[in-house]
Amino acid sequence: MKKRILISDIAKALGVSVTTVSFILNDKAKEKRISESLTKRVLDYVKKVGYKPNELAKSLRTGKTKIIGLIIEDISNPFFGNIARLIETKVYEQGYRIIYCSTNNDSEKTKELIGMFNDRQVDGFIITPSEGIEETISNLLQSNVPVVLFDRYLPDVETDYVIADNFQGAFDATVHFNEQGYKRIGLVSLYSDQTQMRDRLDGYMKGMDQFKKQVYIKKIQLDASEAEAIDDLHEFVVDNRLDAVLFATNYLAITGLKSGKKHNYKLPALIAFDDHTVFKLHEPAITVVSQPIEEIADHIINILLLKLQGKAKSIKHLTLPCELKIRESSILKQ
Amino acid sequence: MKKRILISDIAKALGVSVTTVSFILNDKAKEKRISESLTKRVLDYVKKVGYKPNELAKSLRTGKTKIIGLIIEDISNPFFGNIARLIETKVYEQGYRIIYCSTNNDSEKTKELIGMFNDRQVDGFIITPSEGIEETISNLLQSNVPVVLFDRYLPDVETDYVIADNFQGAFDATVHFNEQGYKRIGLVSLYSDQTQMRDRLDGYMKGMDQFKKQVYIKKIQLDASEAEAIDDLHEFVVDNRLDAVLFATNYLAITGLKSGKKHNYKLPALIAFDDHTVFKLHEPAITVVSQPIEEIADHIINILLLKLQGKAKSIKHLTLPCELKIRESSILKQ
DNA sequence: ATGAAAGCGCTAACAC
DNA sequence: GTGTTAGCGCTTTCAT
Repeated sequence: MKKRILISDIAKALGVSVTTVSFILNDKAKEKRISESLTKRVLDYVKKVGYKPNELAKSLRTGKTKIIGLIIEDISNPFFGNIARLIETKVYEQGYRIIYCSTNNDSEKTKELIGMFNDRQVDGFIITPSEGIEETISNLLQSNVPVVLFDRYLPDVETDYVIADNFQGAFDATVHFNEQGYKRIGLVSLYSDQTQMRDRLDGYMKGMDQFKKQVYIKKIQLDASEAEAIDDLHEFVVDNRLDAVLFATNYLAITGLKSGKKHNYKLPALIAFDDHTVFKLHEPAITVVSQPIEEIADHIINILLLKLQGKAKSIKHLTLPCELKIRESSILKQ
Repeated sequence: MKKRILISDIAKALGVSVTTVSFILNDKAKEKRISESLTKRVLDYVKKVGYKPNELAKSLRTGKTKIIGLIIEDISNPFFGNIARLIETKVYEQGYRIIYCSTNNDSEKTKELIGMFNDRQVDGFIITPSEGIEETISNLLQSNVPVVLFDRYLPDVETDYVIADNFQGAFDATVHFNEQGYKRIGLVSLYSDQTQMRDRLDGYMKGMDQFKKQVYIKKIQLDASEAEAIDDLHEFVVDNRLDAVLFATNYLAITGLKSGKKHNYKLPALIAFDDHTVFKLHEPAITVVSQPIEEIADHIINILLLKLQGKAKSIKHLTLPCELKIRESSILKQ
């Protein structure tokens, strides 16, 4: 059981005061005009004995933890996983650390997680908001805690957010289907009023309207079992004799693929929102509406860091363009 | 800017001392024989004003953070992601929280993360050790910090671990290939001395020896680019005219599938270690050696909780059986 | 049964 | 330039 070395131990050993050591350790040696020789002596000693400050005590004193709470829908979804990874590395360079948790889009769990992170005094939040947490977020903002939302936003809460242009993404996909000559084009989405879902729906509608086509829309319950969803999708495609389907999320599309496999029917042309390994490997490879993950992560961090430094002048609403990555699944075979 | 309410505010408002409030809040009312009426009065008031203790101060005082550090190879790999999720929920019920980070099997990063978590005073660690961190782990153990390793272990460090029976898993897969009548069965693994890789290799060897078959082994560099690996695998399969391949990890198998797609050659029969959505959806569906994820998570937590409570009597080495989930990719077509 | 006060390890205002 | 010390919010010993 190695005993942890304290700042007072260092002060004692070197015959100086804790203040001096503290100043030196916090890069205030210059500012406080502490002699270079002493500075060096302290730093050398610190390195030699491997002193590590107690971050808890530091945080308690300064009120800053240098930790950012990342609250996302589902860490095992590669879309979120990748953004989390990017955020983690970028923020690391700035001396911040990330703690993250998945909400599974459950608003109770989200509220609880926000509360828990707040208890742990995180310096700021990055959140994919689930529905019904407007008040929780407002409280955060009132307490002056920096918050950046992403992937979706809360129309009734005035806060910064970074999202993809979901409307345009869905619109482009729908137009692409139409241009390929598909006749009966459906959309699979969720029973959810979240903005990203609403915008994707709107984009699809607009695209269909433009070609004066009838829309076919299937919404899945957020809490439906996968087995149910698989059967529902089969029915949706077959009953409506669809020749093309746009899926509003990557996991819906995966469910669609499973449905094809289970019920052994010929899948229509497909486009999915958000890329996934499965889509690249699938035979045929699946066309996707891909969000600019790296840019999203960059913007989230930039905004948050500004807020953490108190330098944010105004509230930022960023909408970044999506890219339609055309692969085999949406090309009409003659 | 809502002001945070403190324990002293409560004491003042109710005309009692902070000690009393603290006792009540920490479920010591009975023990300290505080009157039921007062207890109730305090609890009601606490609820009314929504008091939340400052966890930092608490931790500083008690030396316990109720946080467990989970350090795993790659959070975006569903095998690890799922275990993380299970551990998170199970530990949550016990009042512990998890903070996690990915090492990407980089030993420097692992060491740094362990150090960082230690600075933040996590109460215990759950780690998939990368190579070369024996000393770091030993230091942890010397400082009496509870540590449980999983997925692999460090032969030179005497600590608890929970792993799958990798030898048996690989052996069963190899036997299955042989029984199906495959002639030229290869193994794709990594240049890594980690125990799980070594055991899978041994299991394959043993299985091949039993049938007196020649082994074909391809090892990929840990840091090889995916593009290189794709080409290497193509070469390996084609040059050796393999009709069956066992992949030592799920991502190696995915690379194998990509290789088939890129080079457009007929894939041999396949078995992968650790399941993945891709494998279920693939045409043909891919046979896997599946680890008992839930049991692994359970055992990790049980051991860790015992250690956290100081009740661990002895060091536990647990090896749980793998299951061969036979799907289409390993069935010999006549 | 309840309260006063020390102290966890650190930072920083203030004193010299 | 450097040291003394209060205090961040909490738990817990000791006293009453």
